[in-house]
Amino acid sequence: MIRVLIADDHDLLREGLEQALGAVPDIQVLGTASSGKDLMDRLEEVTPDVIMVDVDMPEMTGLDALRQLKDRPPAIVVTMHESPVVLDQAVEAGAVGFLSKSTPLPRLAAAMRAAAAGEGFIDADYDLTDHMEPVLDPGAAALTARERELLSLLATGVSSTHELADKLFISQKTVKNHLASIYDKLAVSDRAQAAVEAIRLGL
Amino acid sequence: MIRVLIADDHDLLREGLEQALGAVPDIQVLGTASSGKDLMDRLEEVTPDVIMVDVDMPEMTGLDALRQLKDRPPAIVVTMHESPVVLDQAVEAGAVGFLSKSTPLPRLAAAMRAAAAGEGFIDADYDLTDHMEPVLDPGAAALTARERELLSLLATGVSSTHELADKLFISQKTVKNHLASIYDKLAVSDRAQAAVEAIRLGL
DNA sequence: AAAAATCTGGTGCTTCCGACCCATGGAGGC
DNA sequence: GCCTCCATGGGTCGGAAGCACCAGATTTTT
Repeated sequence: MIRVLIADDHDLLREGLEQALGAVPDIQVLGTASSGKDLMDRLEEVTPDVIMVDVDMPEMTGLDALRQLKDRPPAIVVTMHESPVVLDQAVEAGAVGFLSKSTPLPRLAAAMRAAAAGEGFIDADYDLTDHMEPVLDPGAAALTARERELLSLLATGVSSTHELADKLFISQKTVKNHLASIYDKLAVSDRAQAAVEAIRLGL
Repeated sequence: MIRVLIADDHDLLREGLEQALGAVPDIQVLGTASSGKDLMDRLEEVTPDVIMVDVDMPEMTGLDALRQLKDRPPAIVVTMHESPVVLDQAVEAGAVGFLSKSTPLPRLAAAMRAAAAGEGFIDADYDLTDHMEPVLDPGAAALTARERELLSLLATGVSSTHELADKLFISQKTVKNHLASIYDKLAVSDRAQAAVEAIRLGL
């Protein structure tokens, strides 16, 4: 019997999955969490064999929670952002599995069994090649920490050089330099496109 | 017994919901669809009492499917975009119910019962007031057809005045005029912010 | 220890964008 | 008929953004 914990901010998905996974013979849902913080709290109370974590959650991202958690059960990251960039970030955050939300449920169950057995499970079902060429360029998507920070701000609507510089405590020129290298890496040419990409990549 | 059809592109949500709703005594899941087109096809085969439709789906948007369907069962729109603009569009597309994906499952069941009984059901649980003031401004979010068209392009990464003008077959000056009025209505000041808003609003 | 990458900042230049002014023709409401 | 809104287009102008190239300090990697 594999004991799992589910972290997703959408009640409909969470409650639905709880029910559906509970119907699988060798899987038992120990509990659920609706945010990264919530997940961390729950892991103090229960110790599941596997945790399923959504990337996009309020309060704290699923990936952020994984990064902060030491000595936690193997984690399977589930997201609607089917992008190699998010996959990279998930792996970097210590995930052993990566699945799209469009993955059929049996596949999730299989991933959980694999994770519980100490194996990895990366979903290769969805097609990453059609709209991801620029990002797939070797090393291209490797945004630095500062670049990600800036891009995240951009994705939340902070668009002017001035504001960005203020929030990051750096000069406007440095903002422009970071932006230029972001444009280069994401294969875009202005802030609007960069913001669209950033959101699409789930930042 | 209320017979429902579920349209959502995420297998995990769809299969989970199917299972969970099937466990509700007075609800029976007749079938599922994974896109707007799929939904239209399924409605040729079965005639549920209520349909649950996700907004964001590949191939064809849930709202587009609703607009094209004549003589269909009452529809409950479910989305992760908790915004009055999306709500407006859902109502305009003929939805009788509107729910966030963060809504608890019993509430979805209640909405389905209400819809089957010929009543409406608008979710008022989530907080629209904290980050939506500008858009809530009376009439402010009332983008015109052309403005929406332009904004959609912007949200897909078409950012330069030149490209926008080409794709819409209008002069660059008209593009700028439309943009200016979009900025006004969305309370933003440049394309990057407009793009972020557009995506957040689910365009 | 050496090399590479990152973060920080600079100059100069050109292009683009956003703000504000306006006008015309058509569709729809009163 | 009149008035408002919408879509289309024009012009100007200051400031912002993007581009190219450069460079020192620190960190990370090799």
